[in-house]
Order: sequence, then structure tokens, then C-alpha cells
Amino acid sequence: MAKNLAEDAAERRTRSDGDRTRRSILDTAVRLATVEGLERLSIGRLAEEAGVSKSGLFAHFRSKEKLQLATIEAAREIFVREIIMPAEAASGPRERVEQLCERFLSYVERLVFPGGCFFAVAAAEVGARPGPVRERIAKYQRQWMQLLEHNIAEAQAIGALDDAPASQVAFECNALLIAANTAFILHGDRTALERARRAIQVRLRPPSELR
Amino acid sequence: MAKNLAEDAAERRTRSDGDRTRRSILDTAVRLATVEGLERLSIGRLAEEAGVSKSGLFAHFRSKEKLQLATIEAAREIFVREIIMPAEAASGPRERVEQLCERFLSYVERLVFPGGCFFAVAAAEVGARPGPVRERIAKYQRQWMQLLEHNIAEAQAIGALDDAPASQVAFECNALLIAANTAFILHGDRTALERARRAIQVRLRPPSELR
DNA sequence: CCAGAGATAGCACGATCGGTCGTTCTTAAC
DNA sequence: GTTAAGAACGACCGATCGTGCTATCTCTGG
Repeated sequence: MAKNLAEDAAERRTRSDGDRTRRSILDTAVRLATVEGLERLSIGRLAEEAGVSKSGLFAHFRSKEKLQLATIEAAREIFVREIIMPAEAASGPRERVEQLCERFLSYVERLVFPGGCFFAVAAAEVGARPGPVRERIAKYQRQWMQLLEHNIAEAQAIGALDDAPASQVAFECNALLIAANTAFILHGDRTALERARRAIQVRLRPPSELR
Repeated sequence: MAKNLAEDAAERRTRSDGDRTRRSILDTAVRLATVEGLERLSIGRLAEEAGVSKSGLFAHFRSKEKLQLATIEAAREIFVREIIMPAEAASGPRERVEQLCERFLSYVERLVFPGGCFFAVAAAEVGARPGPVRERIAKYQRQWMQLLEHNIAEAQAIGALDDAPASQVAFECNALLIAANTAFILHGDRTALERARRAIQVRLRPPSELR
């Protein structure tokens, strides 16, 4: 216990060429994992795809599980850059929720990940398999829900949104986004994105507008 | 083309002991696949779990893909028995939609499949990987949506439901059900089921009730 | 510029993958 | 009761899995 000084993340790592390779590997890993799944992401195949040797790749992540966790971190960075950061500039909390949803749908439609939302795929894959990977996915999923809920509650506090329970509204918005993602990937159905937009627009309508 | 007489399903198969074994294998397969995924369902592991030899199991399904397709069929039978058939007895189309949703949530909560809804897991897994397995999953997903949509449209026709586009209402109901499934499996969050119930209840409220 | 640490590759390991083959036992139709 | 076909098995195939070990390079701090 005393010796376990959280050395997981604070690895000794310095050289720039190594970091570049590692980053390029993770770029490929994130792309592959969204289509094949985090588990089927095999080290041999990933090495081939990334243009490095199997053992060379393996030296960067010292186990498959750590590779998976690193892949999740890389995917999260993209998620934040594509969805969360652009919405920070919104003019108010209600508009921020609208933008979060719209950025999500856009990120699905533009196939930022070739298999749809990385976290939707991963959650379904590891949801029933306990372990660190599942815990990491669950953690980021909770953070996402809290981000929605927090902004919804703020919007209600300033009267920009009716006062249904914020957690309920967040649940409904997220449900529509994920369903749009699944339908778009499974059926190539672009209208699903439009249906989600419509439903969310109704759900987030300011109370001043007539019913 | 002339010789290809759709022999895929019309296999010669007779003996009763074989059918019994096959059925028991598929029971195990369906359970395993919902946790591990359709692809990670390995023939060796499945054989061990089912208590038969690898080659003995393999003789029943002559390729992994056919095993996967047979597993999907077995899962569909359970889905129909658990959800669709009980709802047929409903007193009207609006009530039928309500019961379909409620039976779905109950089937998730009772862990009829240990990893949650079989088709939700499978859709996420194979959604981005073209092939017969994906096509089968997509087909049953479409059938499910059509079942919802058809009954919603009927309910609207007799004035038991307001007249938003039936496909839109079906999309929203399905989204809430799938999101409840995911949250329940990933976080063990029973309140997600309640949130889905509440939202669906509002969505399916008969127009006679006051707003 | 030198030494040491990091980056990468080669090779091999035991396990498991999907799949084939030949054989033996069992059932069911005649 | 004979017999052809189905059911089930053990042994085995080549390929690939995740993971070590070792040996070279190459970068970088002193």
C-alpha cells in the first residue's frame, strides 16, 4: 500500500520519436476499435495497420488492457475536442445543451469515428464485463450525463427551460442521441438524425414559446 | 443460379437427440453471446460450456457464421415469447404499445439475457461490419420498429393518440428503451428503467387527458 | 562526445482460434 | 434385422492470439 504511488500514469517517458509513434498508434487504434470493438482490436493487426512491429508496439503499452485504456483516453480527447469544447462558447446553458446535442449528431454524421460514437460501441461491448476497461467507460459516460444534467439545471434556474427533473431531461436527450447513432450506423438512416433533432428541439423548447 | 435452390434452411435433419443437443447448445450460445458478443463467442469455449466436444458442436453448424445466425434466431424466439406475444392480448393499439414497452423494460430488468437486450448488444457490435450477420440483426431491428410504428399509427387512427408522425413516436420510444437497457447494464442503474417508463407514459398519453 | 535510457525489431513461447478428418456409436426407416 | 445416415468424438491442421526475451539502433542529458 505504501509503495503504490499511483505510478500508472506517471510513467517515465521522454523521447519525442516514441511519443509520436505512440500517438500514431493510438490514432489507428481508435479508428479500428470503433469498428471492430475494443476486444477484437488485436495487437498484431494493429501493429500491421500502424506500420510497426508487434513487439515494438507492445513496448509502448505493456499489456493489452493498458492499450485499451490508452485507446479510451485517446477517444475521449477527440470527443472533448469535437463536442464539449465547441459548446463551451454557447451564449447560455440552454443553448449549450442544444449545441452539445447538435455537435454530437454532427460528429456521428461526419463519421469522426468510422463506426459511430466510440463510447456507444464500447459501452455495449464491455457493459456486462466487469473490469478496469468497463469502469473507465462507465466513468466517462457518467461525466457526459452530468454535463448535460448540470447545464439543464442551470437553464431551469434562469427560467430558460421548464422544470422537469434535470436528470430526466438529460436521460431523454442522451437516449435520442444514442438511438440516432445506432440507426445511422446500422441502417445508414440519415432521417434518424433528423428525428433526434426534432425531438430534442421540442424537449428543450424554452417555456416562453407557446404550446 | 439454377442449382441454387435455397437449401440454406431446408437442411436434412431428422434425429431427435440431435435436435435436443442443438437446442441446448443454442441456449448456452445466446446467454454467452449477450455478455461476450457474437464474435467473441468462440466455438471451443461454447463447446466446453455446453458440455460437448468442439467437433461435435461444429457438426451442427458448419461454420461460425451459421452458428451466429442460428444464435440470432434463438434469441429472436425468446424476444418474441417474452415481449411480442404477451402484448398481443392488449385491449387496443395504444395499450399494445404500452405493453410492448413495459414488457421490454421488464425483460431487461429480469435479465432474460444476462448482458441486457441481446439485439442492443448485437446491433452495436456488428453495426459497422457488413455481412450476413449484420443484415440479420438489421432486419429484426427494422421489424421491431415497424411493429411499434404500426400500432402507434393504428392508435392514432382511432383517436387514442395524438397525431405526431408515427415513425417519430416509434423512434422516441425505442430510444428510451435502449437507453434504459444500456444504463441498467453499465451502471446497474434501476432508476433508468423508471425514467424510461415515465417518458414513454407521457409520450403515449391519450389526447383526452388534460395537458 | 559519451553513456545510458528509450525505441524498435526479431524470434519464440504456449494458448486458443476456426475448421477438417476419420472413426465409432446410435437412431430410424425399410 | 439390416443398413444408411445422423450424432458425437479425439486428434490434428495452420493461423493468430497476447506476451515475453534479447539484441540492436537512436536520441538526449550531462
